[in-house]
Amino acid sequence: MARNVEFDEQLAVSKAMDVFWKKGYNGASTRDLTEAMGISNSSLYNTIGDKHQLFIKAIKLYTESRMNSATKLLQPIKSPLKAIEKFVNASVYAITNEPNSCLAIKTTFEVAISDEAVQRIIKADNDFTYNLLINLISKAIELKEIRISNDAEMLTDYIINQFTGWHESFIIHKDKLRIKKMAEFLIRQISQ
Amino acid sequence: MARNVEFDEQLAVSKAMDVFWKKGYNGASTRDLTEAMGISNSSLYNTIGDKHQLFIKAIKLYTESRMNSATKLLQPIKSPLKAIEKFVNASVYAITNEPNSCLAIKTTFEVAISDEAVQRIIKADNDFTYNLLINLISKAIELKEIRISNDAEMLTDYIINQFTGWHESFIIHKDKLRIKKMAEFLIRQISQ
DNA sequence: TAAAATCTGGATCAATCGTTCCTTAATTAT
DNA sequence: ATAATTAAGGAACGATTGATCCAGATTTTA
Repeated sequence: MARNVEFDEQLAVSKAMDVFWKKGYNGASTRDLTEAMGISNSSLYNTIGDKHQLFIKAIKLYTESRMNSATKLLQPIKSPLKAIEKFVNASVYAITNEPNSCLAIKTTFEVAISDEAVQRIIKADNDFTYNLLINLISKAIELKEIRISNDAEMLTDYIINQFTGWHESFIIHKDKLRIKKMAEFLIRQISQ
Repeated sequence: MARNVEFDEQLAVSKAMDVFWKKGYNGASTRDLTEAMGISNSSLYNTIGDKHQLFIKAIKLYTESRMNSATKLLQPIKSPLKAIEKFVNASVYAITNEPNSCLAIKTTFEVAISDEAVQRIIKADNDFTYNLLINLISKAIELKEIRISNDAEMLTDYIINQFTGWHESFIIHKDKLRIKKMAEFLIRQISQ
């Protein structure tokens, strides 16, 4: 009984995600966004909503696709410790090859501090990684692959929160080797 | 032969710093800034310059006062390892008590990626802390207070880059204990 | 094929943005 | 005291912001 939406919403949100990733939330204008998405203002407001709702969809897309990648990456690995190593090394690769750093981290520091809805999405992403990792670490402790500490919760926090600083270091120094050395040291520590 | 500047520039920049700290660079308008600074547009543009120049002065003030604090804090401590511990614990205190997180980190992720002048200031701040810490770590290695690694450069990077993730964790979870546990673990590791 | 529904492009909105300008106030050298 | 100079206050600038609206295009149902 009516006309259909012409554009692919998933694709359009993904284009918007790229703009937010590069320019930040406040740095991206609705004109930047609709131009990259290849749609008009009315299509944006009819189908997706306002700038904030678009941002929510963009960071959900970002975090959800990261969760899928992480799950797929670690699925086939038998040894929990090897899986943790793989996760750390995949993070190093992302940190040292992504030209615009990490959208989730940028969003945490620019938006999440003063925006509860955004903070919930960031927290959900963080909790997912936390659960993924604590599962591996608990098993590794059981199997005595990890002996450095029995406190799986602390160890999970400790490992997860390395990556943000490595991102910062790479932004400032653009030196892959520095990141790789820190990662090697971390792995050596938890493997000892 | 002329009228003098009435306002205290240092104080005004410090008020602007608070606004940038809370709202970010793009989130702070010149009206927000001049209102907080208690001056008019013309005073801002005559004496300090445009928004970007004000931001430069604000983050310089932030980083320079942090450098002074750190130097004063660690000056009286004899043992290099104890000084490192003090630095870590002071960072934990700041992370868990500062309502608006860290202006330098927020600036790194919001602005420094795409703004060279800002990036240089952030890098200078980072280099200062790096030099402060590598000095302590090198001495601690010499004195065999630190035995976990002889690579002072890597160890300095490794320690410095913990704090950013701890900030992120505190924004997301607002849980002081989690930060304290990670800090205790880090200190235990480098002291072992 | 006509009518109902809704999507699209783009003009347009008021509000706000960073910045400039103009008038007036203050200060100092002569 | 007067002239010269610069600061301050705030109105105002054009540009851009996020958002709305409307005319026309497209689709579906009857």
